[in-house]
Amino acid sequence: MKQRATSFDIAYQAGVSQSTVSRALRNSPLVNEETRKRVQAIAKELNYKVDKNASNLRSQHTGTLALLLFEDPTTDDSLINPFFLSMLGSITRAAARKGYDLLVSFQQLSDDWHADYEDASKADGIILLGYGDYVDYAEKLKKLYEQGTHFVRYGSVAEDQPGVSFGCDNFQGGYLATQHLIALGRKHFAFLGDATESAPEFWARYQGHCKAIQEAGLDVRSECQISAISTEESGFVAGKKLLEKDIQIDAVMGASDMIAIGAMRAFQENGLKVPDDIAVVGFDDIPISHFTNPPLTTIQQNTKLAGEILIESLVNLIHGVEVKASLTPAKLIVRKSCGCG
Amino acid sequence: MKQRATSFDIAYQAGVSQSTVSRALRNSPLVNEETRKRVQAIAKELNYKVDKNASNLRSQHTGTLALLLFEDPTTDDSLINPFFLSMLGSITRAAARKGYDLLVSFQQLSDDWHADYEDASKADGIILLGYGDYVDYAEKLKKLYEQGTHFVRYGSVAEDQPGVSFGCDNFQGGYLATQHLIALGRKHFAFLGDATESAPEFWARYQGHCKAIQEAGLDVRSECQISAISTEESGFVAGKKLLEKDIQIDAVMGASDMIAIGAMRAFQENGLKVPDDIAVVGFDDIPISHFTNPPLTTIQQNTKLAGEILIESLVNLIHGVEVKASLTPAKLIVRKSCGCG
DNA sequence: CTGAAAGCGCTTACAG
DNA sequence: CTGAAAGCGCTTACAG
Repeated sequence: MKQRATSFDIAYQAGVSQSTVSRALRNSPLVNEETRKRVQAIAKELNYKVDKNASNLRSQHTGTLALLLFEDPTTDDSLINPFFLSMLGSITRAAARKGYDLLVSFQQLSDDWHADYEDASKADGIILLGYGDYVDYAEKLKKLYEQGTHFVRYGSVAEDQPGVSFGCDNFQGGYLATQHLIALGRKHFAFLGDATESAPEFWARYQGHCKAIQEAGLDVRSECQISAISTEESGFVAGKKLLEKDIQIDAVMGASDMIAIGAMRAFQENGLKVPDDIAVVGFDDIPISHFTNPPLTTIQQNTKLAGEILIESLVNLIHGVEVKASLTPAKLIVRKSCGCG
Repeated sequence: MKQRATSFDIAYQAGVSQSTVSRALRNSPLVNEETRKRVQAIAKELNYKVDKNASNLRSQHTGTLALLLFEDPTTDDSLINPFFLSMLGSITRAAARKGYDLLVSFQQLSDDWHADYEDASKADGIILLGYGDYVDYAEKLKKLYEQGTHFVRYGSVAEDQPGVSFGCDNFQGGYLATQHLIALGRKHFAFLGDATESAPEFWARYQGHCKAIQEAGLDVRSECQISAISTEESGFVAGKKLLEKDIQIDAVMGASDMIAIGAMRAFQENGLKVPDDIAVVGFDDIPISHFTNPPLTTIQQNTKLAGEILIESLVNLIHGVEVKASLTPAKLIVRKSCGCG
């Protein structure tokens, strides 16, 4: 392997000082047009690339952003929540467009991640992605915030959270989905998914769900909310539990697509027809929901927009620009699982 | 934001030299047990983290690996090939286990990526991931290799490729899938997917497919191989084209799951029943294939194993250990789209 | 517009 | 086992 060229090599060849090389390479207006061209030509010829470690060390910033992806502790080793994967894609793209590199790391909620990334000066800022808002998590957020770490997160958006949060309008999503069911004549609802403060996104979806039911003059039956985390298996189990209760149900909202898909399997295994006997809506619009049987009507989170907002806000934060939390709109995607399309 | 502590701060508090601090923190055997404990305690208290830029600059390695994900140029902006996403997950995990960070970057084949990552000393090595093996790509590989860059790639494994490649045993996969169709009594085959040298993975799958047909004493009909890239839409179009040919077909192999899924849609739209009228197999075992209607029988690429091998090999390469190309086995996953399961 | 010099925060010979 | 010193390759005041 050939030795890499340094700015001194270029300086020598160009007959200028190393400082001038450094300036020329970064298109400093201070440097003579002609000198700059000459220097850049030589740099290209020598296949020179600035040493990021050196430049970062000196200038005290890194040009990279860290994405910390928290996984639900119960998630099996091989399967990452498909929704995160799609966020990951859009975040990576948005970061690239802004000229930042992206360091990706999967974290277990239990890890002592504690600002490791920015502290280790590996990143200028951090993006936090992950369901839930466990007590533990909130505490760490606070610590991050107090340390002055630049970070944004995607998930639930609440008043009292430290730092800047973005998320889908979960309440609106739950409301829209349920309104859709109501418009199709459904009357007896169930909601599958945790509706507690440790799962604030699901909770907001549930609130929207309840509001739509109440507005329609129908009853919210608390026994029809059954806990589940965002996996197919958990949705399946919740679906079974619902059936065991033996109460009248003609429409089910899953707190996520994975839950809805699992529930559909439970219903179909029990001989129920979706949507004829029971309508099902999901939430997320993961790619799989196109292909389920029947295709799943769901609420889309605009991951592309979210990725862009996240990156843009984080970059602003890094540059000292103030940034406010915001919600991206939820959009109903009508397919077949509710009986209309 | 508080100023970060440096090794000098620790040295001062511990009453030792900065060199000793550096050694103690890295668990050097040279340093006294007691001194080490004291230094580490102080470091912890000060919430000290080594500055990676400084340590990397000095020691000339980075502790990070770069994953360059090449996208099919035709792929729409919002949808990343689900198979890559799953590789990404497993690679990230494997890298973390080895103590490396992962820098992720999506590349267009047209970009001048040209070793930017290692050259910019952002990474100790590079993982290349992406379908296809375009002429352009091969040339860049060669350049990387000549520069002494450490890299591994996942995809097709061929003799004449520069660098070390890993991949699924695509030939075996095509063979197994087709054997399965034959065992179920199918006799009239088609293959959907590019079978050219610019898509060597698909090509190998096609070869395996043909071999199984020939071994069964059946005919390979060249008009039954129809080009498609790995998207649902392309598979749909290829499926339509196949039907237009109006030749007898009772079994179709898609070169990838996305192609197979698109083809199923084409068949079903034309009133054909899958698997009764026409059996369909895919390749990849992406999560979606569980949920299609009918669920897709397919060939699984072991992404978890592949991610581990990729990382392990790259780390070995970085440490000067020789590494050989290898194939991970293909595994038939029987679901319903072939009429048995 | 350019150059000489300092220094970012570490690691690692070198000397003891 | 420990310390003083050099130096990784840049960027950036400072001086001209």
